[in-house]
Amino acid sequence: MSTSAHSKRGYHHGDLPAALLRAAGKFLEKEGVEALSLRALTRRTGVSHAAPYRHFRDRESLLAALAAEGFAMLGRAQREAAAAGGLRAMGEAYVRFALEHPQRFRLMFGGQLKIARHPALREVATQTFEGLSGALAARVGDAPGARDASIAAWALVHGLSQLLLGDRIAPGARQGRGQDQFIRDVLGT
Amino acid sequence: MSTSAHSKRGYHHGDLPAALLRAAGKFLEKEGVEALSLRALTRRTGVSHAAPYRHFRDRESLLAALAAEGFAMLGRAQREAAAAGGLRAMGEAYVRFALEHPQRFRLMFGGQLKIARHPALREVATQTFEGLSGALAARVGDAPGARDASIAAWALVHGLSQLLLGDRIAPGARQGRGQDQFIRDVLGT
DNA sequence: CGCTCAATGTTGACAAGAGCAACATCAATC
DNA sequence: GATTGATGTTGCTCTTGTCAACATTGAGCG
Repeated sequence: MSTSAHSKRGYHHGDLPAALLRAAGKFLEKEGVEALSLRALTRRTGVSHAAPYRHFRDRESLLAALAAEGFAMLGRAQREAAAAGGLRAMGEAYVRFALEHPQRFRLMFGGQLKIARHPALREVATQTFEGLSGALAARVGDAPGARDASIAAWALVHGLSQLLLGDRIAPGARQGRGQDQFIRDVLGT
Repeated sequence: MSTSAHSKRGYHHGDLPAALLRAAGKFLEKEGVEALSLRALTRRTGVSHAAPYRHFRDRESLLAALAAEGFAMLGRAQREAAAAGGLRAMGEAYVRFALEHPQRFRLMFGGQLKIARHPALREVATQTFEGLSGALAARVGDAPGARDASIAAWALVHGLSQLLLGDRIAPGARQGRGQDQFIRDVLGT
């Protein structure tokens, strides 16, 4: 399947960076960050073990690119939710993103990436967050304390995502509700 | 410095597990989980590279023990705060713990540890959380929705910790307040 | 059309770490 | 005092990240 470049590849690959990122994305969600090795990716991409170094400074840079993709996705999800359903929908979309891409989310917020070392990543992340806080400000106003409330809202949503991902919430707490309904109820408090 | 066992150590160490955990704790906070290698610990402990395997099944088990210590610490901090200042104080203590032991916190909640594989860890963690939700329930009552509110409160506190650790909060948001005051204000909303 | 060169891949190293197995040492017990 | 189970050690193997030297190729220039 997939792009023309795949079948009749000779010495040169055609678009290794994209292929690596695609493979890495799949591997990431299946096995987790710590299991993701560059060499595993080269095997799956049919390329030699040192090839990635032509496109990524080192393993961490590949991870940074992966995280950047993640922020882009999250940003898009947030914009769509904002357009469609307002604040509440944005919160739910945030949590949904985390649950749909647990390992990606972990990579983005887990803290193993030293953001300072990856300007491109810092860029996308900042942009996403500005969009987010912009949307919040537009709906919350500029009263003193509004800023704090925005941060609290974000923290709530983010924390709920983390706890759900980590299976830290006792099964009993859901009290029979579906996951979606549960999330709505908790965020609604 | 240090215990009697240190100076005149012969073939046997005296208390390797404890020594390893101590070294690991220091190393963890200084260099982060991913940089923590068993071999580095053996060097600092003056013991051969395979010695840890007499006491920990593998690297992950050592990390699990480290995390377990963390949950015990957090639990203690929570109990003290509960006794001294109530709900508000507990929240602040939680965030303070995260900021004082960033790497430990990351290890505890970062999700790289498969908790199912480490019963002892699961035990302490569960115990800590039960204490936590017990204290919450005692102060919030049993009204319908109270349970959700507890979870929301926990999520808020946890999320704020994460965001602060990840440097995700724009410097401007603090608006000149000290860190402590800022945390109080955000949790107060 | 044929050459040249920069980009992209490859091969073959090295060092570091996880983990295993075979062997060494010690301390407590009979 | 001999035995033995717990604790350490030595010496591998396998995997991985990373580097350096070399190979191949397509694009642009003459």
